[in-house]
Amino acid sequence: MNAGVEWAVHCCVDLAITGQDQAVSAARFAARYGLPAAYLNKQLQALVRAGILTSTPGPRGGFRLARRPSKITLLDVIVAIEGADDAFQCTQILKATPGADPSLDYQSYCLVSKAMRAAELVYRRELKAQTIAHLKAAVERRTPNAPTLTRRSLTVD
Amino acid sequence: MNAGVEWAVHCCVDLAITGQDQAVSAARFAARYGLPAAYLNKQLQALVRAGILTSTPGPRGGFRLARRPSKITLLDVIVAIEGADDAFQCTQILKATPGADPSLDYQSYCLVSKAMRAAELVYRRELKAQTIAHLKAAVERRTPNAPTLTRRSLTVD
DNA sequence: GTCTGCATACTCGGATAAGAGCTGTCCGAGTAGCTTAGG
DNA sequence: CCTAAGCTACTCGGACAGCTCTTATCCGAGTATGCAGAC
Repeated sequence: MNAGVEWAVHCCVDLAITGQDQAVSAARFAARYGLPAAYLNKQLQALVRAGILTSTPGPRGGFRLARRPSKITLLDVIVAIEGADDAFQCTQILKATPGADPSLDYQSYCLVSKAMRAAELVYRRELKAQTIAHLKAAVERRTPNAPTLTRRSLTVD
Repeated sequence: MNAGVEWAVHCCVDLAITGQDQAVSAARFAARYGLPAAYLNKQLQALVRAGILTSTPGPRGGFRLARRPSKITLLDVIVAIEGADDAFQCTQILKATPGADPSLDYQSYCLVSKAMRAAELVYRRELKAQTIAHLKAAVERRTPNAPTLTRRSLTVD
């Protein structure tokens, strides 16, 4: 899995904490986490294309959440970075076997593919149940002063 | 995910069907599925190293299951091909943030990492519950003549 | 007929290239805010 | 003092290389089989 997923999730949680008043630039995030700014910017662009963030150019520009944190799931972020394709790709190798029906869609018929998809389904269900709002709340509960530190390192005033 | 995973699972199911009397060579599997023989052989080697298959060189040689099909899970096969590492790799970027505790293990402390691991856990649990024996039984139940066709294309007599 | 030695063909196994995708970098288009000159 | 034009600096956004990993291929070591010859 891309390293960008980890970065993107952390940035989303941070944006949920800093709020909508100010935008946070990729450079500021990069400084906070010690990451390559241009590459991080590339990852955040993917989130903009996916409709998770909005971007503002120019001074005092940067990124904001495009919708409420409770409406952004971990799966949304992963799909935005990695694409919507399943990890397991059924190439329908059964089609080449003797006695196979060429007109059959083995992507849904093959029992191996079915088992793999079942596993990915529960995986995605778990990720879909976890939102940025949940993560933010869990952080606030466990480390009460973390939001203050986050705002201090990402916002200007 | 590697394409070899799909190949390997199918080969294991086939070996469960053909039984332990005969070994099946990589070339025979490759012919059955229309795959590059040498590369498929490489994947099956990984299964041998993982203790899932045993290999026999020479004429009438090939691969056999190293243990009963009910003792081989889908997760075993995937780990053998892809490695045991989790898909999501926590790089502990929180360690670079102001106010972080350098002595803390953020791989287990970070809530983002925790959520991702929780999702992978249910994924692996699902794959661990599915064995080669289950797949073989499901195939026999749904397509009763499939085992005969499989034996005909993989065994010599 | 039976046994033994040998040549043969077949198998896995590891070492060696080609390609794709992730990672990282650089520069241009556009905008907000500050500066400065004029009224 | 107030206004407005221009300039500067900062932002995203997309285009351009480097590198790792997957994919693919080739050749060598080793073994069971079948054959030929001797007993």
